[in-house]
Amino acid sequence: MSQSDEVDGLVTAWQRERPDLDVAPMHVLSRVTRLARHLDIARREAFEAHDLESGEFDVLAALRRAGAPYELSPSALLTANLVTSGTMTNRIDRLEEKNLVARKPDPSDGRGVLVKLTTDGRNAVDAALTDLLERERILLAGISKADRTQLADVLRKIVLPFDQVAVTEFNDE
Amino acid sequence: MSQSDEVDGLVTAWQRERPDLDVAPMHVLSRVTRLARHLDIARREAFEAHDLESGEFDVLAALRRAGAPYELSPSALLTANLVTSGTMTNRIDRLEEKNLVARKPDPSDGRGVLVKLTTDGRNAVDAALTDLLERERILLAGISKADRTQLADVLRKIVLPFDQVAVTEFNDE
DNA sequence: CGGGATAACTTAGAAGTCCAAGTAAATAAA
DNA sequence: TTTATTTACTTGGACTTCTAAGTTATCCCG
Repeated sequence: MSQSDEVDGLVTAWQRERPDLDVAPMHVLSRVTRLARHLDIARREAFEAHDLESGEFDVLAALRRAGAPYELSPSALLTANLVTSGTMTNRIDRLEEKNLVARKPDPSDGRGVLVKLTTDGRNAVDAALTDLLERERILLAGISKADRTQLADVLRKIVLPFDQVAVTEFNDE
Repeated sequence: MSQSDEVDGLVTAWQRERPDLDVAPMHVLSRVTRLARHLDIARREAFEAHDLESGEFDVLAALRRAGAPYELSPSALLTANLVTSGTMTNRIDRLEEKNLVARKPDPSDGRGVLVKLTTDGRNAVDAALTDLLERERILLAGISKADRTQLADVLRKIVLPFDQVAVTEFNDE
């Protein structure tokens, strides 16, 4: 028999207090929320050594993933990161302050800006990602390959509708 | 063959840019983070109708789960909610302002305070929970019973070490 | 039974995010 | 061509959280 966690206790308490409700979804979704919180802490810890905030890493990572020449517009960055434009301006400001990215005018659009990873920025994001993956590996250490695959597959099924909404909206624009 | 989601694209991009790294953990953990974000939005939407912030709901929910007489100390609330003491003071202030909870001195400890759910508070949290569960049910609608159980079981395995650390620390105090 | 360590909050200040409004450039329409 | 609309980003103000320090009250030990 497997051990019970805090969510089991939570569900039990709700069942006692609200026997009229079906609280079964909590077994999945409360655990997702809790795991996400722990993961968030692990991310912060991994990035701290590189003097990066979580949000700053996300920006650098999007640029790094884009491949050479590591340039994206603020608009592209904010849709990739699911934050507002004001937030993205602030993040780029901070990263520019640290010399991890540089702004330059978009040659093809006078309103636009291109954000480019500096050499320092690329080194920082590469090092931070290595650390992050190391911690993520530890988090999943006790889980079998089969379980991981199954987990990823079911999570994909749950998340897919959201991604498709996003794509649809994008195509409609 | 199942459709691919945004995380599949993310992993592919990383593999192309960093072929030296094993980015497999992302298949699980990036999806957890993304699902948690969508879930967070669903929570906000569900609570909006009841004029509650997410954090405020969490406080009311902890009191409600505790059962009659729906009283807990701020300390108990902050460990249940994983927030700092300053944050809890603010949340209780706001909830008191809305007449959803009331502070009273702890008769058994002159330093302490007890936070008690008012009738309004109990009604609010009960209604908000009903709405939240409805939305959570929709999120999981496409997932079979077997998959949900499997998902909950694997997530429990991942989260359990964290809970046990917490319990251990608690017992050591 | 004092006095130092602890514990339970509260307060103050800094940081990050969001929403909404503002500026500037490009596009479309008349 | 000139005026209106849309797009791209920045700015300003409100809000929530956290960290750190402050205030009482309790506990523990000599």
